[in-house]
Amino acid sequence: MRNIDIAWIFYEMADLMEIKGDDFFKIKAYRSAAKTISRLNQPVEELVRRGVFNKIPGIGKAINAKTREILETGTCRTYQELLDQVPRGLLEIRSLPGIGPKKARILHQKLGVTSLEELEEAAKRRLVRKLPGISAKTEHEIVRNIRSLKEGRSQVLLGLARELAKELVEYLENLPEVARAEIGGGTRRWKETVSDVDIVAAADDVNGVLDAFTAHPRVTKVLQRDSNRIQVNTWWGVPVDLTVVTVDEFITAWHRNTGSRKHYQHLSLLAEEKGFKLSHKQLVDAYGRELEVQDEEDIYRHLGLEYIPPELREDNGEIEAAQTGTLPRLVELEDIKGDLHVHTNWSDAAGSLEEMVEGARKKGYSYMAITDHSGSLKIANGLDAARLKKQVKEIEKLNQQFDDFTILTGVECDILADGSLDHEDELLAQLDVVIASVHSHFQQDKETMTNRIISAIEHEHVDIIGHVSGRLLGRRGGYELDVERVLEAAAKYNTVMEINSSPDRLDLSEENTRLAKELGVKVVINTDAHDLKRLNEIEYGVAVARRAWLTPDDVVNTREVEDLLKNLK
DNA sequence: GCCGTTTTCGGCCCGACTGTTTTCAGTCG
Repeated sequence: MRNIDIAWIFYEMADLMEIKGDDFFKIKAYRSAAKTISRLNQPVEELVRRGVFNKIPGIGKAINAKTREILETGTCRTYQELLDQVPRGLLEIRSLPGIGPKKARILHQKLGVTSLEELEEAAKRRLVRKLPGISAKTEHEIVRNIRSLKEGRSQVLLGLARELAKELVEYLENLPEVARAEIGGGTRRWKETVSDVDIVAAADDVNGVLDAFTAHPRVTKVLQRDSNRIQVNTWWGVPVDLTVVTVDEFITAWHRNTGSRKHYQHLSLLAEEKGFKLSHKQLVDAYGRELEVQDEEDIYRHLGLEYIPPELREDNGEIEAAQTGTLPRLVELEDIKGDLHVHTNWSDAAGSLEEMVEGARKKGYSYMAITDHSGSLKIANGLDAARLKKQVKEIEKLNQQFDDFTILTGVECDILADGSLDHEDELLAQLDVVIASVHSHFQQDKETMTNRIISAIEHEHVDIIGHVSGRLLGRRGGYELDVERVLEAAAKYNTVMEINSSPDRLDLSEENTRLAKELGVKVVINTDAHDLKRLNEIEYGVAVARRAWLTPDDVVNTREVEDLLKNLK
């Protein structure tokens, strides 16, 4: 059991107990334990073995015992009992906007619905509006939300897709009959969401590999099996598509599998114009000779092109640029010198100041900004002026320990409803990095929200605008916002726009990042990490930047600290 | 459920909005 699997069970138990109507604080205890477990750096199994697991704050007798039970049996009795009492479908109903635990329970008790389908049916028969606290208007909303949920359900977030893909590829690589296995498709191109996970493997014994693959514990169902390809369903409902080819065909097959379809079609056309023929099996020249393909670079080289990295393969002009040798030198993970958006346990994160700094140093960064929440964000234990000043002092002290690393002082300051900031100007002026973000009043109209954010952009001490659209992928779209006006203002006032790397945000989106570059806006790639592990999510933000054709010069945190500070206000 | 050199019981939990309401419960970030 991985930590995330254990945490998942506790999260689900909390959700089930909530619908059941259990004690608020008990539910809270389960959620906090789940959160703690998901943020641990070491496997729970090892911590249990060393006898230190139950010493972790928030892990008491009961959760410790259940964790041990889960480690041994893969589940626990209380969890199974909860599942017997509360139909799992209610969790989906509960996830509809405006439906909380109480309404989910009433819907179940009064109408007997146990799934989204049954609820939709009941709503169509106008039974839902008869319930207390639910009007005809809400009933319509329910139907609308169920429909949009069903449409969105087919999309998988990149973070989940990559995690699953990496695990499966590693499994395949360890099979003796597999010579090579790689992630393909949109997951390899780092698309923000994908319809499935594509994997390509090279092996002679195709059937042996397909059999072994179906035996993997993450595989829940075989959807379709052909001679060299299998489609399965896995945990969390993510479909996976595995293609097995011979070693000789691997590169051409992997290249085609990676796509995108439009990129590949364009390349094939280009090949035809030269009299070549590109297929998933080989590349043949005008004389019918098979050209040597050792890696993907060879394919592009034979076609007279610069190598095109997977992130650019969308037929957005990359082939034309590769023909003329004008592809940009894309920003890379190694270019990033520091993270400018990091939280600590001073507000709502898991790690201490020292731990986060150590994590950043281990990543090879030369600086990091500590940017905890500001006071009005009560739920995140935001820092008021006094605590922020105290933190600044602490950082100054800690900074003296290092001569090769700089901790920058900072804040993620709330942009209040009227566009003003949550700290006094005088205090903001003393900080190295001021990020301004929206965390409240999401329902303002487009004009108000746009002006609100522009007020922050114009502010003399605001260096960066955090996660500008406010979207949470798969959960909520952003608020109403005129992004173009916002970016124009950012260009004018020299305010940097953040690419928030969190896989459920990716905000700036790829599209908005492109627009930012067009308008001459500088960008920073940040993690917004709330624990050590999530410092690694920087790769997702780098991927967004790459897909938007950004070079190191477009990204301020590719610079050394002195140069960086010159580029901030 | 977790926590505790003031407590082994009684705290833990914030503020705003929204919709359905005649005074507020439920939801959300």
